[in-house]
Amino acid sequence: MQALPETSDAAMTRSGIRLTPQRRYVYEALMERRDHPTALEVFLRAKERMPSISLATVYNCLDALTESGLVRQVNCDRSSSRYCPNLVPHGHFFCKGCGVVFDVPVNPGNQPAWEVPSGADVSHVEITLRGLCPACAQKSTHPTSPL
Amino acid sequence: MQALPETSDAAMTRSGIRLTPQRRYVYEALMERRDHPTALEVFLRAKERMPSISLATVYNCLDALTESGLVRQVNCDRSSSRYCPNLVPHGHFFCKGCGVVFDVPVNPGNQPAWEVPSGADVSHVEITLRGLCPACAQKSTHPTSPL
DNA sequence: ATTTTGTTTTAGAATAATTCTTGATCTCAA
DNA sequence: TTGAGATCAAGAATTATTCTAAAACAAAAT
Repeated sequence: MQALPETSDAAMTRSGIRLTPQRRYVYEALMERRDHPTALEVFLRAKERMPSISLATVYNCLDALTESGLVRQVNCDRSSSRYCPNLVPHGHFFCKGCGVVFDVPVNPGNQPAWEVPSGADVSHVEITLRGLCPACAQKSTHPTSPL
Repeated sequence: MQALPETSDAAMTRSGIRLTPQRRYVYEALMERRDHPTALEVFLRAKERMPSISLATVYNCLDALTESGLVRQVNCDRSSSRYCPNLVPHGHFFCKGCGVVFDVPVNPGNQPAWEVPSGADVSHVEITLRGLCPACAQKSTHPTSPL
């Protein structure tokens, strides 16, 4: 009987990285709202709880969390990296209109097949969709009604 | 009867962007070796034919070509963007060992592989693989033999 | 308990890639 | 030919990120 949501402490302890207050706040900033904040946004959130934390430390912590596998770094084109604590395999959708990012479940069985040269060792697959989110798509098909 | 490879001029004219010598050299730098050069590498190649060209112009040209759809910009994590003139839909493989990038043919499956919220308008899908290319994979499984 | 050793944090400097600015040049159409 | 707008070059500026060095901290070994 242990399906209770894991605490950030437990997650970090399990992952093997040293538990520090800074890392805890950074991780919680990511877990509290499961959107896809940039390092700067994480910094601002962590600062609310620990005003002395520095941006460099947030970058350090995010790196440590990413390395240890507790967090995924998500990139789209060359805009700031975003961070995602959802560890279930999934893709990401980036809205060109409002910039929102959301997780996209992938059906493992239905994936398109890709052919890598024999001998290549694929360790990571990333699926990135771009387009308009429902809200922005609607706006663009309903231009200002010419009354 | 026109399956002959299209000239860069023809491609640009068709795409609707204005044909300038700089754009021509940039495009040819991409077509002559179909690897995945960075803007800097394109700059160096274009410079061989037009020593006066500037890096800023190469960036401008690559943007224009990308916008007009003649070229694709390809990103991996936060390393320099790379450019790819292969317009057939495909994914990209990035080798963590030697940094080589190559195209990966993708056979679209017949089942939807991902689920976007209804109303979202997906305009672009990108598939990125990371791992070790055959050469690097072999090196890493054959560590220095302890004689 | 104290020293040692290694890790983490911080602030600020440094870097790298890219974008922006400005004035000059070019191109096309009237 | 003469504008109007697009493009170019050079260098400055911006942005995100990484690096550096010193201080603080933590765990292990004495």
